[in-house]
Amino acid sequence: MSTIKEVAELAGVSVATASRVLSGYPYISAATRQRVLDAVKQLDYQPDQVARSLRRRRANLIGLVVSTIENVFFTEVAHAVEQAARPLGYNLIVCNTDEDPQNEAAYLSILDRQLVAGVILAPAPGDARHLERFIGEKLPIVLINRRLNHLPFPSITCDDETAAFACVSYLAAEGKQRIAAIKGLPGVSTTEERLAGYRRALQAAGLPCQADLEVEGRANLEGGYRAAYALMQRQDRPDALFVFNNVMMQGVVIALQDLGISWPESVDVAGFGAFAAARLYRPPLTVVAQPAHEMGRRALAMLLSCVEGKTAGDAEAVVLPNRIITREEWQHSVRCGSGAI
Amino acid sequence: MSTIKEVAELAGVSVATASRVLSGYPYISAATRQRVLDAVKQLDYQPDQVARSLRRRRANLIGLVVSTIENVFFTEVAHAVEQAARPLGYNLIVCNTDEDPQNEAAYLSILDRQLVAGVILAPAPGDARHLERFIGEKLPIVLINRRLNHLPFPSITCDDETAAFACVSYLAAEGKQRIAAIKGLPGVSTTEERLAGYRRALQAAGLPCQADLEVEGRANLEGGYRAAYALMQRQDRPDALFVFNNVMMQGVVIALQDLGISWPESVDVAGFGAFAAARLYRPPLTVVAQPAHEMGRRALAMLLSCVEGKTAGDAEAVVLPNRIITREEWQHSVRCGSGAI
DNA sequence: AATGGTCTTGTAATCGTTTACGATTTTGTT
DNA sequence: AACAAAATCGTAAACGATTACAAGACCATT
Repeated sequence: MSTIKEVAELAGVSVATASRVLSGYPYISAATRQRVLDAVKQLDYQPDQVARSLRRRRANLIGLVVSTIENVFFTEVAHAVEQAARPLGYNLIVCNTDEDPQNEAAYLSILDRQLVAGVILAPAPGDARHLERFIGEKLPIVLINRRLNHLPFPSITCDDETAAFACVSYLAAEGKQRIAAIKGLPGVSTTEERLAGYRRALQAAGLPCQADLEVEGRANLEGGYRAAYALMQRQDRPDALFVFNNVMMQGVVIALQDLGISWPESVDVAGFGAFAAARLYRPPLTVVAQPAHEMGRRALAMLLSCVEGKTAGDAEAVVLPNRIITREEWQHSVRCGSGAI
Repeated sequence: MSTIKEVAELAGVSVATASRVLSGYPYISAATRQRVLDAVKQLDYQPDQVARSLRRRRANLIGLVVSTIENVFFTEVAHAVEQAARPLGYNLIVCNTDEDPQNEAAYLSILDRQLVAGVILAPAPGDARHLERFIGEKLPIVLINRRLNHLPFPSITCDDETAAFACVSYLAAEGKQRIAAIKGLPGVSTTEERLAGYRRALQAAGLPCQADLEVEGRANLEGGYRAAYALMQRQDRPDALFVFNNVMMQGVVIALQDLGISWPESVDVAGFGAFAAARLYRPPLTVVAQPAHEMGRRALAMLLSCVEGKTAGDAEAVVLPNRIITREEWQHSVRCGSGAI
């Protein structure tokens, strides 16, 4: 691994001049520039990113802090961010908080010290005070998927209220009367919005909001499984389930399969789900598929505009529409055969 | 963000002494040590990792280069590596090559320049010559999931030959006669081993190996879908499918659902699959679940022993057993209810 | 006292890069 | 020809940490 000093020696110039050629400084004679570039090629020189970071006080790294790395939604976000970042010369550090604000605080301070250019953050629930020190600071943060109510970070989210309204309205239009909600983690904006959409849809359909039909599931496979299992064992069991989260959705479906309960007749299910997994549900279910790739791309673009200081820092909040695939649309795609994938 | 210089000034010592206190150098008087530690606490000093990396020529970073970030197998590996690395003070950079050796070469050289302590690599298929320059070099590399035949890197893989043999033997024991193979990417060790196990099982069962029953699927959902769809449209269609990859497995199941073909009667399916998704298949299927978490942990341990120079570099190749869950075991777990998750 | 060893601490070089500052040369204008 | 402005390039100081080397203090042994 050769250094800029060797390049400078080979080209017969000072390291300063060599550095200037590489960084596109204009006042360099054509002959000098050529000699430096030749030396670079001959030595296969590539700048040391660590030394550059030390001097510039900034690295070509983007941090992506997710709350659950095994959730396919965040994997898709990571993929999208990485694909968009690579051609721009940025690399990605993915960190996983497991929904724990303490891990989140630790990771952010590590990333800050590691001098990443910026962070895309899916915040953990609960106490977010540790984020206050980053407001308006040199480390830009863009929130993804979840918003934080009182902290003015830019954010990319989805219109989950509308999507939840549409899902629950679909269930109501099917004649379902007792539509239960299997809620996500309390204390995060997505859960609150989905809950608001659920309640608004019930009201619009003239159905009562019943507290006993709202249950909280831990946002993992087992949480969805247990919540659905318990709900369906009740005497006065619901005739529809609205599920807040793609991982829980799988658990719910497995629970119904285990219980031998068929849908949509005995009970219908709708909710947030991962597109690929939703293809497996038979009969199909109405699901909300979040535009993970687009969210990732938009978050990166927003972050880089902060990094390059183009924005006035007015904490833009972008809200994207969700994609809703109803059972009927799934069935149509099945009829079309292999083109559906 | 305070520096060691400020700590030294506040404590009334030189930066060298302050640094020595922090790095556990023994010959420091108790009084001096205490003053430095007090200053550290008072200023909330945390060392600058970039400067430390520059000087030490090594960072507290591990690179994980995966071939498909959206494959849940690699997500689980990433989770395991990260969980194991965090308490040891290492962080993880995840990069995604999309099965392209050129991307792989680019990322490795970036990581090398970024001064990661080591890399865990799931190599892309095809030309691996760009890896030769890392053999025995200062950047340790541990392979995961796939081996490279002629390059002596340490590796963590699974006994896929045995697992494939077991799966196909299961299908044969059910009386299936025309067992097709939906193969993975050519040119990777996993595909070759799974193919060898498939063929050995056919021979052991007294069945012929037929070239027209071995088809190649691109290792994604659509690849599995198309391969199964095409196979099942043949006049002389197979009565069983052995699938090489968890993502293709989902595509296969979706294709059978779309075609209205029931299993295990009309056709039975077995193969490599993700544990969580496999819970959704009804009726259940016999699947091989790779021990992704253990593989990640072992790979990290192996990598760190290289980093810390404890191993003589004799390129250990660890082969772990796979976990095979037969249809009967799934059905038993269903009978046990919610305990199954 | 003189010698030698062990503690304790500071000075300064170093990692590879960027960049402020200044010196020198070239070009343009009157 | 004189002068200003622009172009070109080198010197050296950063960035924040680690560490080789050396020097002084302290102690024990002769």
